[in-house]
Amino acid sequence: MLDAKFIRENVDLVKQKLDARGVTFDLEQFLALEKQRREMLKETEKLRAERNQASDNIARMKKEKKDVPPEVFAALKETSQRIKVLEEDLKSVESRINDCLLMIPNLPHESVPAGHGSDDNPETRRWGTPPVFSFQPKPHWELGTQLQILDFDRGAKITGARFTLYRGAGALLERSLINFMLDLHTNQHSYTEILPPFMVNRQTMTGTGQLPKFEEDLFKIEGMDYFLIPTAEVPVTNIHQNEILDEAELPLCYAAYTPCFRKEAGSYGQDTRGLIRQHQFNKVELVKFTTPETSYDELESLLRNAEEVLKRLGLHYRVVTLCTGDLGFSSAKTYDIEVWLPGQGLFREISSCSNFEDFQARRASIRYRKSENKKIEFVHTLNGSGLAVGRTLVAILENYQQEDGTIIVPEALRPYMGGLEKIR
RNA sequence: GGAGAGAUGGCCGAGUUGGUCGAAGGCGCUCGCCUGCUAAGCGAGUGUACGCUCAAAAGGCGUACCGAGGGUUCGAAUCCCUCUCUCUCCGCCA
Repeated sequence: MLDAKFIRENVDLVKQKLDARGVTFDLEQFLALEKQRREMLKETEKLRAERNQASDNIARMKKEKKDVPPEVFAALKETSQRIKVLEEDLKSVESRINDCLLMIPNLPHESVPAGHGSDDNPETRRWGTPPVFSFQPKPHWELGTQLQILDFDRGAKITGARFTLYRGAGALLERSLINFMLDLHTNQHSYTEILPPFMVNRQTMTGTGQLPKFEEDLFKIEGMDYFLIPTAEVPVTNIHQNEILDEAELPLCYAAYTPCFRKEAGSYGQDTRGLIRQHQFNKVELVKFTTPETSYDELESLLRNAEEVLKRLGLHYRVVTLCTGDLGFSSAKTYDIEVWLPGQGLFREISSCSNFEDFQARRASIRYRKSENKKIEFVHTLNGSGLAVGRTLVAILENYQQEDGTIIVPEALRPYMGGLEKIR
């Protein structure tokens, strides 16, 4: 959420930045409401001050055992009625303003390249080389089905479309990847491991920006105001909602494995084959809380931490910087890591690393006290996948496939798989 | 699910015949003094948000906030109702 005062004082800048996103937003209406709010607030506060003063007078008179004339009470009663009416009107204006603020996306950082969509995302770097095959590489759904480690039909039978059953070495590989990623980030990159609840309440979903705008993407629990998390970002970022942290403890770095649940509404017909777009998938997420001064450096290191997973697995990838038109709702800057999938002959997103600046912190009220002058400010929040586990498994199957349909297990994973060298 | 207790500032904790209560006291923190250093000790200070004022900062003024929402009242941390959460006991359960 943006600061109402900031919008008020930087209307042109905000307009221009939203424009770069390709978002049209009626700022005039917002500004009119803001103006109205301040006028009503002034009026209400003036009346309340009057009433408070008169009440103090009554208290004083009673203390001195003087009689209070009844007309004083009558007049005050009327003032109180007026205050009540004004308060109600004010509340309704405030809630309309808040509704507005919750629907305005974050402003892109100045370093974000201009563009309209994913075709305009510049490539930032590339690592490794694509594997060379002496045969036609297969997509992972064929490999997984032949090896009987992925069962799409039974997943669909048990639940429905976009659910998959992992079996044998497939289940083990998924579990090994989770452990490998968590170990890397906690031991080598000093993140603290978190295992959060997989369901959260409405306030938490609002804190990170999924609500109110994207409710149709979420699975809602029947009969309760709880939702299944679409990413660990949600519970982990909200760990510190309504808290004031000390600058000395920043940056706080957390790594969390969770399953993620997404309705994928509006993606009908896309990626219907294989593991790419599931309603339930596993992800290891990295989350940071930093000072505003360091957040962009921390974004770079978070991105490097995520890349390290792919390097150790020997998977070819590239990093792209999302342009203004492709940026997510809450993000000020985002890098995507895309892994090479030879079976499909394309790069596919496997991680998304973002700096939200104070956008989420303001929504969730996550602040810190500066060491220097004890002033309280919003923290910056960041997160990135480190990595999407299902898609990593896809990349391993497709990149490490052999002509006979078997899969070489990357060396880094073998200790996690009981020394298994090949899935056959 | 049944019965009871509770929720106050960064933390702990006082505060029910409703009235100068933003709230005692302590811890922590900041500054100063003292001390060879540290600790201890002494003194002073120390909430947040919003609005107005101010060129800006500082400051000043005002309003709100004692789990959340509503009610009673001229006036609510204090009385009433609803909800949420925490704790204790009982039941059920991996």
